[in-house]
Amino acid sequence: MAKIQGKKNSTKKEVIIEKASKLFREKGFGAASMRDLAEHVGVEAASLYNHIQSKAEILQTICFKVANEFMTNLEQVEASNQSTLKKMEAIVRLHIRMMLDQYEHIYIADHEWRHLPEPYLSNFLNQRRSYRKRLADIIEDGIARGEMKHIDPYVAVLTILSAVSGIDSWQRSRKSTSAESLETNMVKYLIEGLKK
Amino acid sequence: MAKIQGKKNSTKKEVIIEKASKLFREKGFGAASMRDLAEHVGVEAASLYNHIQSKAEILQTICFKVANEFMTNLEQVEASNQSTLKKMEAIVRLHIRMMLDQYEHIYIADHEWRHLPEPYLSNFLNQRRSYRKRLADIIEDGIARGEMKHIDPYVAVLTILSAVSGIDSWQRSRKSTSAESLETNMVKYLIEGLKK
DNA sequence: AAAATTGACTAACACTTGTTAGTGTTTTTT
DNA sequence: AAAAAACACTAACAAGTGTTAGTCAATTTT
Repeated sequence: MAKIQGKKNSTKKEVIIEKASKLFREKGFGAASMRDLAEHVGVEAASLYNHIQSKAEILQTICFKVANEFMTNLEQVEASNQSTLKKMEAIVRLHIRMMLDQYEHIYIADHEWRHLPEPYLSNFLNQRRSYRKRLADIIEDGIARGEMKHIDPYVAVLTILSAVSGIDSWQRSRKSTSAESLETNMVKYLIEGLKK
Repeated sequence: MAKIQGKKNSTKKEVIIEKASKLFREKGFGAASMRDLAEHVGVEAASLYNHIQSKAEILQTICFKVANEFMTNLEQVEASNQSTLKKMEAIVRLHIRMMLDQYEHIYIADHEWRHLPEPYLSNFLNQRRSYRKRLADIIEDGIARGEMKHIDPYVAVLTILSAVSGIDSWQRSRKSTSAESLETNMVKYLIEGLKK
């Protein structure tokens, strides 16, 4: 069997996905070509197919990896014994951190999921809907307990998720704002805004 | 000279841009083809070039139309004699409304600007940076006057713009939330969160 | 009515797309 | 050392890309 290649402990498949992430983000899934990708990997286009099955498979891998990561975390938070405000804070912090240190993947899951082929597309959207619903439930719970101000839970979730997923567009122009400062300020704004 | 065609008082060029907006949003600029567009317009692909100069020109038209609209509004707000909080509220409301009733265009200006050819790309990004800077200045002013809580103005701007620009992804799954309710709740969250 | 312009059409261009087949070399397993 | 698996290569495919050229009918301007 073939083993590990490329730098570090990464399979060639992992290298491909890593390079593809960058490319998909820069050019968009549709505009990024396999020959383009191959060049960045340092191989001919046809050789990619010794490691992957299709261009779409790369997208699937990225999107569901991200989705699963968020889902797993949500389950942990739901099972924990914190106040609803602390729960939301934990979620917001995770989103910000993931956005900062692996925003290539997250950007793609956020913006390029349209190009997923069925049935993956439906599957992905279901997971997404479910995730949002469960976040809204947490906020609804928080309102019922009197911890949060009276606000439409869905609107709050939309606001939070959108705000966080927009970090990337900021990144480049504001490297001066440190990651810590960004997280602190964003949490302050988004969580304080929920408090009663 | 040729006149008005299509329904309403719209030039065929306007019809093309309208159809293209929808297509670009659904499939992405790269994945939407001119033959695809032509079919939606009800014409052969080559005939499109009697009205436009290139595929990229359509994107330019859309992006700069949106950018100018926001810029114009910002100038009016800046020139007005309102408190900084009211200024921000006016801006947020405009963003939400534009998002709700012409989100095809705004979505494209938000997500497909990467495909603009130079020098339009640089031009667009400059306008964008300038817009954000001026919003941050308003908030900075608000903090200095003691109207707003102490928060990094850039982070606040990022949060607000990202939150608002994410409305579209919500639209389809939550038509039940009326436009008014959405606006009310979002303003409540985003503006109250700024207050001291 | 004549002239000019508009705007649709067909055909074609040069090129890029994702992907498969087949071959040969290197590396791993037996 | 022999057998097997992994993997990079070249060549090619069918289909799709944006766009141009050239033609002709309809409409508008003179």
